[in-house]
Amino acid sequence: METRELRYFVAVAEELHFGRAAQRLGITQPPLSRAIQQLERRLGTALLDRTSRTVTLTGAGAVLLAEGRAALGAVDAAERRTRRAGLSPSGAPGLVLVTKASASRELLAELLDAYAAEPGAVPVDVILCGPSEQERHLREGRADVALLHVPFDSTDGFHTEELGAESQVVVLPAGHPLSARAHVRMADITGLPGLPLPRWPDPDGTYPPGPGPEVRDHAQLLQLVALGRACAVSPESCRAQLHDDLAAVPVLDAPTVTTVIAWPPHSRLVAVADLVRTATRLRGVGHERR
Amino acid sequence: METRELRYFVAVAEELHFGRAAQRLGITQPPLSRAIQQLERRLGTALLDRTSRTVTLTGAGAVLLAEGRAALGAVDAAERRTRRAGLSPSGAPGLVLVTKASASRELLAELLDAYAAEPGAVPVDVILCGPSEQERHLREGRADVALLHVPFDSTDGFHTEELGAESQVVVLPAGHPLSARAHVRMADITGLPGLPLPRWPDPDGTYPPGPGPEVRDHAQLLQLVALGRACAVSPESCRAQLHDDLAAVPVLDAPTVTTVIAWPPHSRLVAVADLVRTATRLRGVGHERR
DNA sequence: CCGGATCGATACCCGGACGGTATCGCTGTT
DNA sequence: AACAGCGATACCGTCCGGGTATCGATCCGG
Repeated sequence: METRELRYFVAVAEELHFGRAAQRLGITQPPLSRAIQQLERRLGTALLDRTSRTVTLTGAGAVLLAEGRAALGAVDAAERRTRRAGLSPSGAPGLVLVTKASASRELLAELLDAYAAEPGAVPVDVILCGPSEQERHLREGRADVALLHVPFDSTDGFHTEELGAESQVVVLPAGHPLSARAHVRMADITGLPGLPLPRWPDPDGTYPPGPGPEVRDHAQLLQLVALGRACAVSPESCRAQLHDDLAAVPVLDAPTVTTVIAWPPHSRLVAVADLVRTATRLRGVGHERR
Repeated sequence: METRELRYFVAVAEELHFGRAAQRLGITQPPLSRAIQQLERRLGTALLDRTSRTVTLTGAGAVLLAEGRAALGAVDAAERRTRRAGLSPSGAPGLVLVTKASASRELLAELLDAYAAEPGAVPVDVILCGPSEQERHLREGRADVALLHVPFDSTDGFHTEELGAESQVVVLPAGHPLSARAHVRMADITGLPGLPLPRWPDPDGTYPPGPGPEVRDHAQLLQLVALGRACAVSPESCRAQLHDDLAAVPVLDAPTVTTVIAWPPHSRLVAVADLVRTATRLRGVGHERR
């Protein structure tokens, strides 16, 4: 199976419309129809049910859509990582680390400093992005290593090392009645009148239905809390980023957030191994301090 | 990047010889040379250093070899899983489960029975293979789910659920002096005169150097032990498979072996989810019994 | 030091695959 | 019933991938 065929199929499967898919692919509709037919013939199975009005996925088509997306991601990753490796002729390509914009600045700075002091350290570029984009960056080869936050992020398909755990706090407008409390429970803050929990985008960029404002990043979220339009449950390290118009109260029964360092399983880059080793050493130190 | 180019490159990178690679690919050498040149031009980086006598990988080439193998595996997996999904027009393709031939027969039988009793269960084919082949089966789409044994098998890149843990025993010829002991330690059995630990193949099929006979599967291993040519450290469940010409003695400080059920992260098959749910339910029951 | 062997690169040719235009046939709509 | 929307089919040109022949460089035996 060629990646071209896969790209074509994924486009049609996502659009469920040959014309639009062809437009998206920058070709015309007839070759696209033929390519899909040929793919079906070679796989020996129907992928799409098409009447002259509608196109729907068959069971096999749904499988190929899921698997094909993953496969295309892997091919793109191979290409990107190879390009990046080729840029530095020294054979020591710089690392790209991706993490949330809202992540603990302290941990990251500590890690980067410690790694930079290692013998054989290479330059590290940092990408900051919204939640649920890190995985994609890692999977598609735009990044070599990520700091993820379990259980918010999924570590599916990556190697991980746990770096630290922290409990969570609820972030409230400074004057809110609950802000005087020493601690609260989840039941105290779900369904607070006028202060719903926000909705985060799904990996595909759409928002689940429900009450609460849509947010893309942590800064937006804090803005909304300050405006009295939402409340937020966040790892306690976010306290460092709060102004005095916001208050944070520990939530006793919120799930513990674990920061992990994650990297793709095929990575043979020594720099990744070095960075992970540095991170796990820091973890030991950090634990003693806490 | 097209899969054809990737296959070509991987072949050359593995053979480090254009002629042999071309032969393996079923084409002649000139188009292969051109294809690699074109790939290098498009990626903007050299992948191979070639004199007219030798071919070696560049740094970027090594990256592309590792990443490209993974990507090709993902494409093959997509194709195989789609084919399999298409075979059963009911939309309920049978599951393929892969495990070691030496795995606990009891656990597997229990799992298959329990799953078969579920509503909506589909037929399950079982593949038994040697160690370190399961991963490949799962990664390349020949199987949907696997029973792996940590730390022998790697769970890199898969979803897993822990199913049970067991300690290990050393398997010895029945008459051996140590076989009378109630338990031993690793130090007692490494370097036993005439009874070395065997060597298992690496994932690429080659054997690490060192003393000890080469073995491919558990049956071979037990045969060698019975012949007095080796000893073996195995999970205690293997006792069920021992004849009276073999003795098993608990090893106090051998690593605990954990049986996990593993499946690829993109799997959206309900049957996989059902099977995993059945397995974790069984685990609960099993724990109570132990 | 020379001639042959080995191996990758180049030159050139051919066939097929891929993409484009025009058109058909079916279906749901007004 | 006429029309519009959509996928399939027919047909054609072009470019790309593969084949054969050959070159140029390097290593090796005598």
